[in-house]
Amino acid sequence: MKKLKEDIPACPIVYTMTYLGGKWKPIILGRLLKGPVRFGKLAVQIPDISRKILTEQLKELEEDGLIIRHSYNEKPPRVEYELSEIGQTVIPVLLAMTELGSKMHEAITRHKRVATGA
Amino acid sequence: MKKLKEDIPACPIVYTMTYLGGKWKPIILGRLLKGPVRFGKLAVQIPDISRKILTEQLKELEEDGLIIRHSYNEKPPRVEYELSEIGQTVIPVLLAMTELGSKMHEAITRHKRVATGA
DNA sequence: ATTGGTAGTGACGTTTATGTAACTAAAAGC
DNA sequence: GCTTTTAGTTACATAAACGTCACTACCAAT
Repeated sequence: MKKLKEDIPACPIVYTMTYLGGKWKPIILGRLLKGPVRFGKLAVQIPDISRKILTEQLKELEEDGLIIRHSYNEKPPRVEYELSEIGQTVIPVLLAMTELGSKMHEAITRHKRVATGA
Repeated sequence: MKKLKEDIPACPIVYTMTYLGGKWKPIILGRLLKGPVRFGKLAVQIPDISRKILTEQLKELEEDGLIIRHSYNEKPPRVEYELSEIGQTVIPVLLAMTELGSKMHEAITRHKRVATGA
């Protein structure tokens, strides 16, 4: 999502969205909740993301200071990503979103049944 | 954001994003936290959204069952939007995002100062 | 008859986000 | 010296999201 960044906008929610917006960032961060993960492992755990996009998103998250990239000078290369201290502050949002996801799935399924008369 | 909808995906977070994704939905919902608001008032309170996009986003939120549209049969027209019961379940996410927005703004400002050596 | 106010819609164009396919480097194992 | 492995990059193409501008309908007041 395009950045507004420097100014905190009218609504801090929009500001948050500039960091978490997009299809993949929340799920990537979700994978890092339990500690450092290698690039290749992320790619496997999130099968529908292309490696190119994964690289890009990780780079943005790193530039935004939410994650830390550890590159070990080995061959073949080994690179690990982990939540930074700032990145830890997204955890409550991720948890709330997780909770919401489940509730919505249940509620909206019901809503649809009603709406369609099924 | 494009929908995955029917199946709850590997990560409920992604599922949540299909409902809250995009630049405007969270801020629109944020405006409805305190009760029903008219279309025109939303447009004024969120000055940077075009009325067309506002209409579209409201329609999607309504289709997703998150908000309710009340159209009073008056001339000139009066239309009000409010959070549905399902919509209320986003409140914790909005609050967590609000909190995060403030924390991030402060933290990332500091991060940037460090990163640029200023 | 013209203007003002409300909540839109439709055609069209731009920007942002995401995707695919082909390619690189450098060491290790055969 | 050919292949495998990892973490990428580059060029290119498509899809999704967002935007502008012009327009509608209806009634009331001027």
